[in-house]
Amino acid sequence: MKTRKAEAARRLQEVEDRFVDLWDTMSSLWGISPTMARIHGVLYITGAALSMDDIMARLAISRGNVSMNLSKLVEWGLVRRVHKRGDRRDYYESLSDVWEMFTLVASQRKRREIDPILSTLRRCRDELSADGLGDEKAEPSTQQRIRRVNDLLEFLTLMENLAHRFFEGDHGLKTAVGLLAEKS
Amino acid sequence: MKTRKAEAARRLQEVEDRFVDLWDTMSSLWGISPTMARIHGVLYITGAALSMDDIMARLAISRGNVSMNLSKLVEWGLVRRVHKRGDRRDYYESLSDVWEMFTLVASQRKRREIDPILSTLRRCRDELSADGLGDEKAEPSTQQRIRRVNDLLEFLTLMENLAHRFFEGDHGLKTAVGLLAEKS
DNA sequence: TACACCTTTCAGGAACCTATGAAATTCTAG
DNA sequence: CTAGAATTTCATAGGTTCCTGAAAGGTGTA
Repeated sequence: MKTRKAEAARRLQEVEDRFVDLWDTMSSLWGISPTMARIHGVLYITGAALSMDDIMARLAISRGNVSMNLSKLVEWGLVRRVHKRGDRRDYYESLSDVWEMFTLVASQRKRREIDPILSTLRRCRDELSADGLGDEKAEPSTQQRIRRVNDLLEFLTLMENLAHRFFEGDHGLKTAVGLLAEKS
Repeated sequence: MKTRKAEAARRLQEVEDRFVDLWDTMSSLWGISPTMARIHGVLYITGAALSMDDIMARLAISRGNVSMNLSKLVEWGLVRRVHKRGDRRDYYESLSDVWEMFTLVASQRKRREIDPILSTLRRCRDELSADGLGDEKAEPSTQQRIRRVNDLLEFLTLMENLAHRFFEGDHGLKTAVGLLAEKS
């Protein structure tokens, strides 16, 4: 009986390890660092509040590393600090709702990475237009550049609208996307 | 007159430079390397077929670097090799349709990065379920893990359906997304 | 206040990724 | 077939990011 339980635990751990590796793999997709992802992976899959030492042991990484990455995770809002009565250590637990995690990460990346891109792109367009129009009906090559920048802007603006529904419209997206996906 | 033209050209180049930098910035978002993105940026914004030497000069990067990254761009399908009569050099030009570029990159990333993730995730689920059911009605902790893996799978599957409409449904996505965005 | 226990910070080093430039290869014209 | 031009490959250098472990910083208890 004991051996069967031990065996089960071992296999559970194996699956967990694979899951954490998966999280690691996904990290580049989500734009967070691999170790940060691994830590979050452990917290998500176990569904428990773990201490720094738990995580250090589980992933075999240093204290400093865990500390840094945990604080980043808390900053992102993916992980919460929790306390246990009579224990001075901090414990950490992950959000459980996948949609919430997704929108959190995506909206922050949008703000940090996409919004600045859009504004420089708009500046490009404006300067090109100004130059182009000022200069004897614009050289054909300038016209072409203006067209290309506009195409790109049009595309990104569309994407932005879509993103807006995702991140701002309190889960209106969830249904919208669900409908869209099911209709196929 | 000459100076005005020269002045205009200078300014055009400035805007182009900013555009190329922008492409560079976006590269992490699209999952391609920065230099690859810069090269593609030049090709896209100029809209012309350029030789390797043109690109080397424009971006001040080495021949080998240009060669490697151009061949990757051709592999991705973002850039086409073209020939000019009476010129032994190869010339390269970018796709012009933003949607086409987007779907090209996205569908390839999906195939390379997301599909493998989905299949390992499914393996995780199956193994967890097998273990969980085998073991006297499953420990609560195992049940929780199964639930979490399933939540994630559900989410990703939804996303996959959505992606399917994007990449396989010959531009059906374009209208779908357009509608979705405008409706807001 | 001093101690014990955690957590955070940070300099140094390891690992990883990318660019260079010269050598090797391929290609074309004569 | 050869010469010369164009391209590709690849070992090495250079740069960047990431991790570690030790020291410093907080916080609650005696």
